[in-house]
Amino acid sequence: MMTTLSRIQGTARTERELKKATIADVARAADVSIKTVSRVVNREPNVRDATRDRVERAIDDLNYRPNTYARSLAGSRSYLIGLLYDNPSPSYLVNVQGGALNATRAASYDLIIHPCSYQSSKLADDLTGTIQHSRLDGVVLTPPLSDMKSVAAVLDDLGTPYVRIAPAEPAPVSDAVMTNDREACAAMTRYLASLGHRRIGFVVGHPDHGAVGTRYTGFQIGLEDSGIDLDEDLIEQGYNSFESGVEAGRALLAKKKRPTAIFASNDDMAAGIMKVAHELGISVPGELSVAGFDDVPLASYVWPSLTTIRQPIRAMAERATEVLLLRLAGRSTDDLPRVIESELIVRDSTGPAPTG
Amino acid sequence: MMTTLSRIQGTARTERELKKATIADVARAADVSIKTVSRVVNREPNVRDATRDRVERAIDDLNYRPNTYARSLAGSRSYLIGLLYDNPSPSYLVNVQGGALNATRAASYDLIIHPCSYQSSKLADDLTGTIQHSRLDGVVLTPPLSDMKSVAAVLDDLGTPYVRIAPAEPAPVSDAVMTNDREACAAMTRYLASLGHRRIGFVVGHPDHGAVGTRYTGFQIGLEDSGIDLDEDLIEQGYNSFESGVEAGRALLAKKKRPTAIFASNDDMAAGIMKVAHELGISVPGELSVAGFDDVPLASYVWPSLTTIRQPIRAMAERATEVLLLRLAGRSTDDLPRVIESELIVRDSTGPAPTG
DNA sequence: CTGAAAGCGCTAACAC
DNA sequence: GTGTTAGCGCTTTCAG
Repeated sequence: MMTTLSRIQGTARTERELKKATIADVARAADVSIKTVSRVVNREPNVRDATRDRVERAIDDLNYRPNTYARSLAGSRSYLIGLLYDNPSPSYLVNVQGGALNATRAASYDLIIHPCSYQSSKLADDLTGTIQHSRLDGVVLTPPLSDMKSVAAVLDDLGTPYVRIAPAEPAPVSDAVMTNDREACAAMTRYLASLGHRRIGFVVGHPDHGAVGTRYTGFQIGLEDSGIDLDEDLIEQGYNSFESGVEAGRALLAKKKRPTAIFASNDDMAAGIMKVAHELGISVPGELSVAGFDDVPLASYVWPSLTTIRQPIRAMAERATEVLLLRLAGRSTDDLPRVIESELIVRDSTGPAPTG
Repeated sequence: MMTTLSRIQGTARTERELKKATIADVARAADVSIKTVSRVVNREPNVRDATRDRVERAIDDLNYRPNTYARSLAGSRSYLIGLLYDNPSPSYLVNVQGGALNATRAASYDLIIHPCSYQSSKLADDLTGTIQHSRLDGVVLTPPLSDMKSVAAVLDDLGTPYVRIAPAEPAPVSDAVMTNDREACAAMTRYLASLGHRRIGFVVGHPDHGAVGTRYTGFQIGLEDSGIDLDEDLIEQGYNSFESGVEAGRALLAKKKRPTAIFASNDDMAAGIMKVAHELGISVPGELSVAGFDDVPLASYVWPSLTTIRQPIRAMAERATEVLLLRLAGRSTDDLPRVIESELIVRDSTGPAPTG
């Protein structure tokens, strides 16, 4: 029945639109000049209310939609925002895209997604090419791109406005939206300590992902808050991947005096550690507590489900894109907070430290 | 040093391009008319080789890039392909996007991603609006959209060419790219039977995802091939989500005579079943073998790692987009195969049927 | 094989 | 407040 309905609607619409309405058609129908229509469409001031109403009615009647290409050609804008990323985590990506799309849709902008390789020697050319080809009005940068000076340099040279998501440190020149990783990690660490854990292992994230350094710092603060000395022997370098979590887990769990809890800088690595624990017959959380960061879907799917920190990626991406759009429109962005808080999620992978 | 390099390049380029080269600049430099430049750019015939060379050199020298908007305005095309989806699986999405992007990039097209709600009553208007707003030249449909007659109707009315990924059945009118789900599922079923399993449970996928029906059919064929009667008591309806897998798992594992193996129509549901097994203290694969479909990253991350079927989503999406692009260019697509095969991946979640 | 001219639909100055 | 007039950079006729 839906089929029938939409077919009928579709047909009716097609007849009216076969020749799509242009600004001239609207002007004629409303008995004004095209410039006035343009003013109404672009929400410019200096149009009498009565006139505006008349134009809007004509727009509705004719189902008029401004032609983006004519607009881009005549004006300076393309109504296109680029989302640049090199992030292998599907759920991260989907959330970033979702947030960015929320913002672009609201502003009638389109989003161009551009995966790229941050280690490529041709990155600069790649970005330049994309931005020029698609005439992007602005771009949103995600980690690790948001930490790269070379990327910022390209954008600055091109004069392309950009906003960064979760850079290691707030930029002096450009805008950035972040979360409170440090505090959240300190809180997680204190939570583990409150369960009686003293030997807490930590898996550092990928060194190229700046915000990750912040997480390690947060861990250190949490230890200090809990009166625990940092034991460097319990720190492993990871690379954000599940596999690197497996490796870190093997190293940590092979220690003569192994940790009773391990906090990994992201969920994928935490999942790797849990898998090693299972293989070694170490019960979680009975003998080992495990915690992650991000709250990706995987965190709920593994057994036992993972205690983690929910990072508001989607909201951060939406906010970042809003800020960019507002800046493009020449409007103030001062009342939009740049920090969106992460949240501790306690599930089943953490428990009291084993006694003895 | 990368920073320095790109800054230098960027600066050098900026000076040349501050005023971007237009087709007229190229024409002047090559001492031909703009029409000839246009012919070269668009690979039209009827240009003398010498002339073509001269124009191409001028294009290089000036680093000329056709302005997409002028092109779209003057011509009929937008050089934009839409990717329509309503699929909650991040890894599915990322693969589809990656495949589509491979194809669009190669053809200098841009990709517009458009998540939408297939159950929305305003879906038709949503799609119409998007296609008209962005002037999409064509769209790629993923499940469950690829199975919806109402969606096809909208596109037909709009005259927008489209290609479908993994529809339940090959369309009569439109193109589609598929995999051999049925055969792959039959093979998986035979594999389980070959391990000695006789009581094999099956979790059917979401009824709105047509290809899923095919998977159930494949399971039935596999049973028949192995001389096992279908036991409807061991069939549960799932909805593709992890949670629905948990429910199906609870139902199946609560049976007085529970199955010794369960084959789920996708990995997320299989992971749900494994989690239930863990909670119930049922060892996998010792007492229960579990198999999935898709080979999402999760399949490797759970413990024990999941036996599954690798679906070539990325390749399918790339192929589908290629077909669409070729059709837009008016070229033949006959030599591009429409079926890309799935592959059985045996991991640790399946083993010999328990004896007795 | 190549070129000249006429728009595509809109925005941006300026008029009035 | 509102209208006029040029283009934006390209593709498309249609001539040669």
